[in-house]
Amino acid sequence: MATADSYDLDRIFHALADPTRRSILRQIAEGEHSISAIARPHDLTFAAISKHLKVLERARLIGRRKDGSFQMISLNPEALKNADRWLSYYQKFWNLRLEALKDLLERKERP
Amino acid sequence: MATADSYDLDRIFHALADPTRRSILRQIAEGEHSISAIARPHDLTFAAISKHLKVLERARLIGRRKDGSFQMISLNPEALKNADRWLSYYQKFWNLRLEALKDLLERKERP
DNA sequence: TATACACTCAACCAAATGGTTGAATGAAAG
DNA sequence: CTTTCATTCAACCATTTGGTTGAGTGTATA
Repeated sequence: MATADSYDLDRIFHALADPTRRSILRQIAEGEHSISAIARPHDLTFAAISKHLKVLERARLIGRRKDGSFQMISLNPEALKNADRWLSYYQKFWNLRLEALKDLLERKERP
Repeated sequence: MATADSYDLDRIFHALADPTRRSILRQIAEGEHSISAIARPHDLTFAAISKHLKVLERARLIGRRKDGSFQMISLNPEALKNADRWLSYYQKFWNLRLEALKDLLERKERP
């Protein structure tokens, strides 16, 4: 399984840093959507949505499939896994923090 | 425990989308560093590092403490936990994918 | 007290981002 | 074959980003 290089992470995290794009991901997590179906709930022009999809595609977060005059967009969770893998390095830190906090609270209750 | 709103996630993911900033986070994960210590291994001006730190601070990924003429920067892993919490929604998707792949491979081996 | 050190601020710059409009392309339906 | 629907492209625009330089502000130290 190939690990993401720094440039991949740049594109993945950049793609996730926009609320419209995160909203699109939630939408297609439920299943394939055409581009017009994706655009419908968003108050943006078609062209704007098209650009957002390109950003998501560049980060390999989505895939496309042609179906007649439609394009069906689907989630590609592999790329998200790369973001998760990067974050996992830091999990120990927030876990330590929480444990330290827990200790502190317990010490307060029975000193 | 307060959950991150959309605007928080914008700032967190944006902060993570830059290799210099991710490198700074790795550095201070090992312990507090002064700003000059952070700057040393990076081939950038002091002012540039100062700006990156401001981006990380805005995302609440780091904290500052004054120590004489130094400023000590430390990791604040809570914010990262918010990114992780957002991603966790998608974990089921990549897990499903991997299981489907595993199934496929196993079926190949013993058809 | 003068001088070095550790930064921050302001001004500037080029490139990228996120949006728009309007024209262009390509498939499907009348 | 014309029209309509689904989408992209090109041009444009304002704002943000990531960097620079050079001056300014504290805090130590000789």
